[in-house]
Amino acid sequence: MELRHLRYFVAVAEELHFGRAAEKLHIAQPPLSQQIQQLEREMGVRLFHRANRRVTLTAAGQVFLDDIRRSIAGIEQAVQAARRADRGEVGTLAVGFVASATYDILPALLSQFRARFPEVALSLYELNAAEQAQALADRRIHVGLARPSIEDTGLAVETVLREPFLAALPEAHPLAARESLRLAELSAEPFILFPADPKPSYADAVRAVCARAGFSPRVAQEAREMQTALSLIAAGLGVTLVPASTRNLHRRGLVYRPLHDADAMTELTVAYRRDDLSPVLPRFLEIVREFRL
Amino acid sequence: MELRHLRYFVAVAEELHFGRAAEKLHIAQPPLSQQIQQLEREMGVRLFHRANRRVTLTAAGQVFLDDIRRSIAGIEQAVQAARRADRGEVGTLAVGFVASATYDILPALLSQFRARFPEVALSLYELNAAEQAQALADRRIHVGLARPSIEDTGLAVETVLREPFLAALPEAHPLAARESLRLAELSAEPFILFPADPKPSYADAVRAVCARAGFSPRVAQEAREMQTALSLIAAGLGVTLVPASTRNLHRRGLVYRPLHDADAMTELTVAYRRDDLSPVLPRFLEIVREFRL
DNA sequence: TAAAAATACTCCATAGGTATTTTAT
DNA sequence: ATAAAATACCTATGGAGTATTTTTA
Repeated sequence: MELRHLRYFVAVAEELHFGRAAEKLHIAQPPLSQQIQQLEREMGVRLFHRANRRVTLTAAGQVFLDDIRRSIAGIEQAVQAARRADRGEVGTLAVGFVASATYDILPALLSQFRARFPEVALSLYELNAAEQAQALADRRIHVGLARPSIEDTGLAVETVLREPFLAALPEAHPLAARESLRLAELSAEPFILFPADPKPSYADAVRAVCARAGFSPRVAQEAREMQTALSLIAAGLGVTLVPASTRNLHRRGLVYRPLHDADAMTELTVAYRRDDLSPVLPRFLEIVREFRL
Repeated sequence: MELRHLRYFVAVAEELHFGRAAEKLHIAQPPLSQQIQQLEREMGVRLFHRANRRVTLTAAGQVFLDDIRRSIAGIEQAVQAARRADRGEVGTLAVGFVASATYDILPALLSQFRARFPEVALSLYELNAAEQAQALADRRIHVGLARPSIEDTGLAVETVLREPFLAALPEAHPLAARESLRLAELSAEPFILFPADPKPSYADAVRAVCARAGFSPRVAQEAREMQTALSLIAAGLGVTLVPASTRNLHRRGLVYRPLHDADAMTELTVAYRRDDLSPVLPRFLEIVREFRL
């Protein structure tokens, strides 16, 4: 049995006339009769009454018609679904991101993606850079958004956003009175930093820019969460550097001040496996690149 | 696109190896590769990654596989359903019956049919013989169970059951004291009869057996419903003749007595259109004939 | 080097065409 | 007599076979 038989059956069932059905199918009438006979023989069931010079469906034919129409429609839909999946319009995408991406770019990025590809199911995981590298290797996530770029052959890394560092200061701090300041002016301040341990860490990036400004920050306190760090700073326990997009995170007793240092920049990067074949990935990267412009 | 393509696709998707899939399909590997390529070309979608010396499904292929498995199963089920319909095991059957069939044969017949063909939807209509004739002609019912046989070329009529008439008497009636009686003994009694009007009527059958016993029944009262008739008799207003199967219908103040008259018989018949092509009809008649034995 | 898919080509089975017959009104 | 499906027979497309090449681990 082939789809041909089923398509021909439906045509005859619709026309109830072999001649007209053949015409509609762009074939001659005899081969149509033959194919229907072949189908009936294979099924062991008469599908049409051919009596009284008129063709009618048998009870079995009626039942078969209903079912087969559905099946044929199902196949057509399956083809459409596969095409959509191929274009990356349906499917799943698992995204890892660091907390600092949460305050600005990530919500905008995801809402744009959702709007453009509503049939893609996004799975979101807050992971630090090291965890993202592992999750990418394990294929648990397709893309990772992290601040210190993940280094790995096999992974492609693109810059999403380059933004300046800001100094986060207690409102009561003397430097808070200034419009802007030089990073070196913070050299004597106690720093609230994040754990340096899971290897490519945000703390490393902060240390790097400080080093370029000629000092090594003195760590007064470590905080795992950005929220915690900001609370400590608002309480006057120290200062830190945050990406400019964190500016959206207002907190009483806390101010952000731009730095004169042109090279005090931080990069948010997107990483993905070079061998990732998910058709959704290029769609996501397209949108990421639009944000970079 | 033909079912062949889909079957081949499923085989390759299951084996993830063209050689083994071809073996399973009892064809050589090259034509299998060709058919899959042809399918991919027609769909405009890559279904398999053929890299790294191993075959894997693309995202689109994964989606397609799920859908197509369902569609193929749907076609197989459609064939099964058509075969069952052809054997009369699924479908619908509309049955007309007279009230007097209700007391004995009809429940047994229907429960037997239901047990044997649970997937046939039965539609039941209580209709008198004249209404059944019309309903058969209008194709509103497939079979009619009636007591006076319906006469009509185009209709086949078979006897379901030949049963004796019984006399239905008030308990207080002198003849009720007897074990049995001759029909002629009722010649002077007032009769409760049913309307003679819709032409082939039960009343006609009663008049006919009375005529053979040498008298014409005097009608004291007409009743449309058997139940009403029996109530009137129990109240002492008259007597009547009922089919033996009505014996199951007990009522205070009412007794049934057999008749000596060997020819005081009534027939329940089944009528159906000779040109009825419903595969369910023969299944129903089979069971009717089992009851006749 | 070996395993596996793709390509090249050959062949024949069969879908589809034309001509005709059968059937029923 | 006519309309419509079935049958008979022929043609040629394309599915499947064999042999070979390409590819990559």
